[in-house]
Amino acid sequence: MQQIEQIVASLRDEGFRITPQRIAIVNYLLKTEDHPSAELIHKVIRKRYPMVSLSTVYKTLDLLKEKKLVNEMDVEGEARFDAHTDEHINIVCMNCGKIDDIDEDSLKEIQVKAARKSKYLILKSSFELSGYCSNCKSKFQG
Amino acid sequence: MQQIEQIVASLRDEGFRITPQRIAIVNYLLKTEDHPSAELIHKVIRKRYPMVSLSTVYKTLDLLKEKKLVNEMDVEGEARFDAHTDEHINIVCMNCGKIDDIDEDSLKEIQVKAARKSKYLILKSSFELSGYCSNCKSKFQG
DNA sequence: CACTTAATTAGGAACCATTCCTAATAATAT
DNA sequence: ATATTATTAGGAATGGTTCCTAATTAAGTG
Repeated sequence: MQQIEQIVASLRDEGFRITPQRIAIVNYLLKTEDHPSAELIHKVIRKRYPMVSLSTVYKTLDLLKEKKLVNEMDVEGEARFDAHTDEHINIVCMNCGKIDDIDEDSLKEIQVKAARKSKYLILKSSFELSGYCSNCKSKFQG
Repeated sequence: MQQIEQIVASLRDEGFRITPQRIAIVNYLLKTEDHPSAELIHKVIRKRYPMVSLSTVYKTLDLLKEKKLVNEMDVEGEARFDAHTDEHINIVCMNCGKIDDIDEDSLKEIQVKAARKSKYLILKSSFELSGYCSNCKSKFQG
């Protein structure tokens, strides 16, 4: 997990401006256990900074994605964001929408194997499972 | 790989009507090596059946997804469909858009491990890599 | 500190894949 | 052949995301 200071410093080093909007968004992403959508990020940030626009949230997320400081995943046509950028599995509850992270060492190996077999230069990976979480699954098993 | 006759029979058994639109869409998905979008499917089907509507394509795809006869994946906010429903890795070229399938036995194991760790009941999985294919990667390596 | 300038932002319009709606059509059972 | 009811065509509506532009402001300079 990166620290806010490191991220700010590296952005500044690359010539990006450090704005309160950017700091607020990065801070929220670093602290939350959720995998929030752009809209949720916007809603949360607005409580403290009511002037922040949704388009700024999207722009900031684009920047952070490009710098590999956040991952983007897709849940039912909506993008969700995660500052946990190590390779891991995202597991989504199809009932309550919760998303858990699962660390799994073998993902790296699989990626290497896939690169070899396919001859692709691999730049991004996404491992996603979905189903019902322990709380919800009882409702669907009688 | 399923045969069209099996699919038609199983749909009929479950009380679904067999329409030319459904046959055409299933046939195309079974034959193509591509991972077409709904719009591409629509375009292709229309060459032979000009009356088929895009909403019918979407509805048929929903049905096929529900029956686990096709998989859906997401590429840059657009759904792509694949009649290859065994567990496999999809690898997407970020330059030319090509998608290759890679078989990888260990995916099953990973899924079992993830289910155990997370206590989720897992119903769907998606393993996606992206980067540049062998044709395109030279352009991005100087 | 005041000034400059160019990146960033707010706000809203535009976009576009997908879903929704409804009257017309056609697959199937009788 | 007829009746029933699932399915379809076509287009409108939806909603997440992107785009556009004038206003703002971070950061460099003297």
